[in-house]
Amino acid sequence: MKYIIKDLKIKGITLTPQRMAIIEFLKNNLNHPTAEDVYKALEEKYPSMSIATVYSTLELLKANGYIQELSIRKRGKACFDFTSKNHHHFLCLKCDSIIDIESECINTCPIVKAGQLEGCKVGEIQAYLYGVCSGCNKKTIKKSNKK
Amino acid sequence: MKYIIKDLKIKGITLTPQRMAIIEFLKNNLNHPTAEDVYKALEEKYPSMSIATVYSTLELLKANGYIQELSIRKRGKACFDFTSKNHHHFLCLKCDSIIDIESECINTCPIVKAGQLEGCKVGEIQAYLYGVCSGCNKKTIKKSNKK
DNA sequence: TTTAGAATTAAAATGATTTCAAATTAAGAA
DNA sequence: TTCTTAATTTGAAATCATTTTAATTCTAAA
Ligand SMILES: [Mn+2]
Ligand SMILES: [Mn+2]
Ligand SMILES: [Zn+2]
Ligand SMILES: [Zn+2]
Repeated sequence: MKYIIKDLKIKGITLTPQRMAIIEFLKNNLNHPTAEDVYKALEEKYPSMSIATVYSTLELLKANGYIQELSIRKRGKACFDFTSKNHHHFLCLKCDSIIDIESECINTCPIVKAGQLEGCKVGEIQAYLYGVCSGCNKKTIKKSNKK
Repeated sequence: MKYIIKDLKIKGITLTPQRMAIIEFLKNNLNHPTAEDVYKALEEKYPSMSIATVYSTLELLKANGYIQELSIRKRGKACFDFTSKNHHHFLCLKCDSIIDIESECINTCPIVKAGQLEGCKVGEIQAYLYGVCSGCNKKTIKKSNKK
């Protein structure tokens, strides 16, 4: 899984400094960054980097199966997940944080696998849960106590 | 469920002709229309209707729990589902059609319900599957046979 | 070292959605 | 009814994320 660099070379994909930096950042930031997050994190170290490069590199990594793109935010920005393990996501509607959920329930769902979708090829599966995280819940309780 | 009109009146929400038309359209079009779909469908009958009204009405209906907004298209438009039954969705990446999947697997998933997400309040759940629908698969087979 | 193709850049363009201020309409009071 | 006020609608402009463009720079292979 960390052989992505070697892997990309084998595939004949040019490893530019920008691409290396973006991959390195994604490796160390598994908290579902947006394209803008990546751009801002790298702009001091690589002041000339363009947001267009970030988008095109994310697209490249996605197309080659190294990252997943999540559309969990209903209208906001897309975010990215540098991980191979299959998991779900929870979005806190108060603080906008995303929490990983490890679960196989979708992949093993008998109805999805069998009954419906005959003749369909299912590739990617994303499950998004929405609500209020424990941290935000605690804050709400504190506030209501004060009143 | 069809008492939405009465329901909205009770809530004190004004029932304008535009809102009535949009609700009526959504009722009869359960194929996950986008805001633009709604707008285009109504523009001959209501030539003065603005797309801003469509968006604001969809927002109103969503906020009051009558419709669901889906972000299944990774970058494209949002689409809407006038239904109360909990179900999943499949998006064909070739023809852009959306198929309903009836399944309870997410809601009953023990890991989601128990293990993780302690202290979190989970409201909405959306599961999105991506792939190629049976119709598009057949077309692909035909093409490869011709060669 | 040369060179051709690929990648990067900054800026402009795009597309979906939201905001805005002015005009219209709904609904309750008189 | 008519008046009044607040809510809604409208069309246009603004916003925001993402993509495209064309010029420049870089990469890698000869
Ligand atoms: Mn994740
Ligand atoms: Mn549906
Ligand atoms: Zn939170
Ligand atoms: Zn299809």
